[in-house]
Amino acid sequence: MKDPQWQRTWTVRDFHLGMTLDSGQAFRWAQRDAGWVGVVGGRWVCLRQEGERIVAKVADDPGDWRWLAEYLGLDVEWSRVVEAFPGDAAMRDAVSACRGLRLLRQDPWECLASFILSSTKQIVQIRQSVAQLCERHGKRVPVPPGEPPAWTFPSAAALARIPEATLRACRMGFRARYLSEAAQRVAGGDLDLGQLRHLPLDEARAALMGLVGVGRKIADCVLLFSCHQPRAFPVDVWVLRALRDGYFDGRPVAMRQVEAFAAQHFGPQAGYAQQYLFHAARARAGRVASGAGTVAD
DNA sequence: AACCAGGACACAA
DNA sequence: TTGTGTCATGGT
Repeated sequence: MKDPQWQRTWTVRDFHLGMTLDSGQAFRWAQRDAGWVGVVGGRWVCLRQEGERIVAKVADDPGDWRWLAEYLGLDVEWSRVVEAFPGDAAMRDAVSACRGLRLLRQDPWECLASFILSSTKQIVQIRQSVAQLCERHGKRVPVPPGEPPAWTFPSAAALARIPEATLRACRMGFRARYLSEAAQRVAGGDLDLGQLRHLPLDEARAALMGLVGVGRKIADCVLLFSCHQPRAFPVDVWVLRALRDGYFDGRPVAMRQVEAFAAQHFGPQAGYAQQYLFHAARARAGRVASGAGTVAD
């Protein structure tokens, strides 16, 4: 039934697959009995965790699997990341609540487009909008027999050709213009997303913020989740609350003030720290489907 | 049924 | 520089 050639197992430590895939950094993973199903690098993938092992199945020749190891960040040592965190109480609480939470290394265009769609939307709704965009404008990818169909995330070139009104129909409202213009600038070579990882953080951030509809928060999401910028620190309402409660004694704080504090307090792994604070805050509020999978440690 | 969401922007003071 | 209204939509 299963071709072992198209299956691969890695041994991991401190890796919580379910929490990672469902933590609001990527929007295409669906949990099924067999595991988490998504599309990475144009391939259908099913991931599941069994203790200290992650098992991946694909529907087509996977080549050397490096594309998936890179996506999952399997080369990252969690203990090294956590060592770099400040030792304050809020940070310790977040780490113990989110053991095994990782950052993915996503495709920059998919990440940018997804977060353009994210503004003032709940994570559930972002997933729906992205799913519809892929279903209507992506390309079908091979899936194993009996599996529901799957699509690639539509390329910038593909989206640049689609009328704004057509995009708008994918539940994206006023964000359709932002997505359309970003697609045109990326497809036209005006903005080279692949180069952002080689620029200093502030320059890469400024380049992204040159896009209409991309401010500081969305820019930092893209930089952190897809451009290897570990100090990027996106501040949404959840992180704002977490910082206010954990570091400002619950007093209201301005966004500028929070950003300045974060830049000097959280160190070289600030982006990872941010993801822990974000997820812990959402978990406390009951916004996270807990119990998905187990932690390997 | 209000309320809110991994915001950004134009505009006012 | 900081504050407020607007955009659009559907889940909870």
